[in-house]
Amino acid sequence: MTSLAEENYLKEIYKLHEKNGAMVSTSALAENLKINAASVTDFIKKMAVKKLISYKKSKGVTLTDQGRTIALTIIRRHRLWEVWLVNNLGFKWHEVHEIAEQLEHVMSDELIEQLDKHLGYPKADPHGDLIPDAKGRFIKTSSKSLLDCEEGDKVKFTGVAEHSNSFLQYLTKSNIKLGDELLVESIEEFDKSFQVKINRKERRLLSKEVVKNLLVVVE
Amino acid sequence: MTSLAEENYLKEIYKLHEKNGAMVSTSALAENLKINAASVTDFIKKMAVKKLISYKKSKGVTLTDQGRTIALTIIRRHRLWEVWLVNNLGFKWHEVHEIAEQLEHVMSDELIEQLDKHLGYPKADPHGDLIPDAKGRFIKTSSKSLLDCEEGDKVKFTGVAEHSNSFLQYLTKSNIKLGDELLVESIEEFDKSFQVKINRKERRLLSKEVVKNLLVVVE
DNA sequence: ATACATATTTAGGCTTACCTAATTATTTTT
DNA sequence: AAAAATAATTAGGTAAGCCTAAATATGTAT
Repeated sequence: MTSLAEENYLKEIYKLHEKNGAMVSTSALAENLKINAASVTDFIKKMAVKKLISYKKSKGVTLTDQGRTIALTIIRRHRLWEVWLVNNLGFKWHEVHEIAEQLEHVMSDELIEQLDKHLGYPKADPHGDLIPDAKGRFIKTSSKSLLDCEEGDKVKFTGVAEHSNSFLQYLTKSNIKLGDELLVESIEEFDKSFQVKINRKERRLLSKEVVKNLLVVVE
Repeated sequence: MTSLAEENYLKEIYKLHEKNGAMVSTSALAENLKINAASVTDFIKKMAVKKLISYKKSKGVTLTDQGRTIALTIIRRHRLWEVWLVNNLGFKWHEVHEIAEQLEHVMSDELIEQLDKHLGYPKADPHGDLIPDAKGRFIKTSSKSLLDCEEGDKVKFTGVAEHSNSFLQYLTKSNIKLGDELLVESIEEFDKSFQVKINRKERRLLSKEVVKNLLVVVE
């Protein structure tokens, strides 16, 4: 049985590993979980005993197969709930994270499978993040940052690399939504800002900071 | 801020008060929450300090207005989730309690109001228990036990007074559902068993134990 | 290679929510 | 009303998860 705290650690270790690769440091975990580093050291030692992670003293941690499976289960639950909150309850994409953080810890495999079915087996959550299946497998996709595109590229906006409220609300305000077609009209060499045409209609200037966090697939 | 443990105590105190009236004893709470009586004494003292309950040493506890409001909020959440689980996810009425026990602690007023709206503002849960509104108010109804009916009475089955899996599954097996019309054809004086006609079709013999736990309204 | 800065761990504590065993109150039976 | 039974409380403890302060590693710059 994994506790709420363990679930949160596993999820965060998974995320940090995805982002930075290799071992996850005590301080990174502490910062992201908003828990004191000393407490983290303490806790990961116990998790290592339970074989949820493997821990190299002063080096960091990695997930064991068992730990990864649990982490993916939590991520699956979280993303399914987010889909439900947005599609069925009418929440906005920037409003669902905190609620899903709670719902993801509800323990019932049957519930999650029924929810998945009810939602029509969605492949991604409202931010474009992929939803692992019940066995923890992802479908593969080939999205990349819009920043890696060139002038003339025509792509589809499929996800965000930054989940902050302010970024999500900026996109909403700018009327940029998942699924939109983006045509890179020009790139300003000086500041890497992008001039894009959205859905063949509106033209918009996006800063490098914004462009970096838009994930796209080539059409 | 009320903790998960406090929410469970408040809910249980509310339920026991509904059932037995007056003060709720330490032992009743201990038994129903499956917590040692000594721990209960300890905990209710702290809850009394927080003004969630009023506590008379060795006598028992009652809810304060604040405590009752919170208890009703939890009960509201629980019952709304049960409606969702049955109506939208396809669970059976005997399968939803444990899941709702977890979902009821998810903290977001906005979530519950959206859920209520999504469900079409239901008045009762799948067992016929009334759902308090956001302010903790119930609509009034005049249901009574079928045991208090007489031969010739025609009533509607609107709720159960017993929520055990075995009772709920017995009713399912006997094809007796909320909303059914029950006609009391005869009552056996010796054992108070009832011969009833269901929806003007099937005739069935119900033991006193069953009859006692069927809640009905006179049509 | 040494000194400094940063990251990590160790040691000692705290709070919440539980427990058991012993004691004291209350209720029931005789 | 006293004895016996039951219920409630007190006292002392535990585990999970957190904390701060101090000690020790590790990494970086000179």
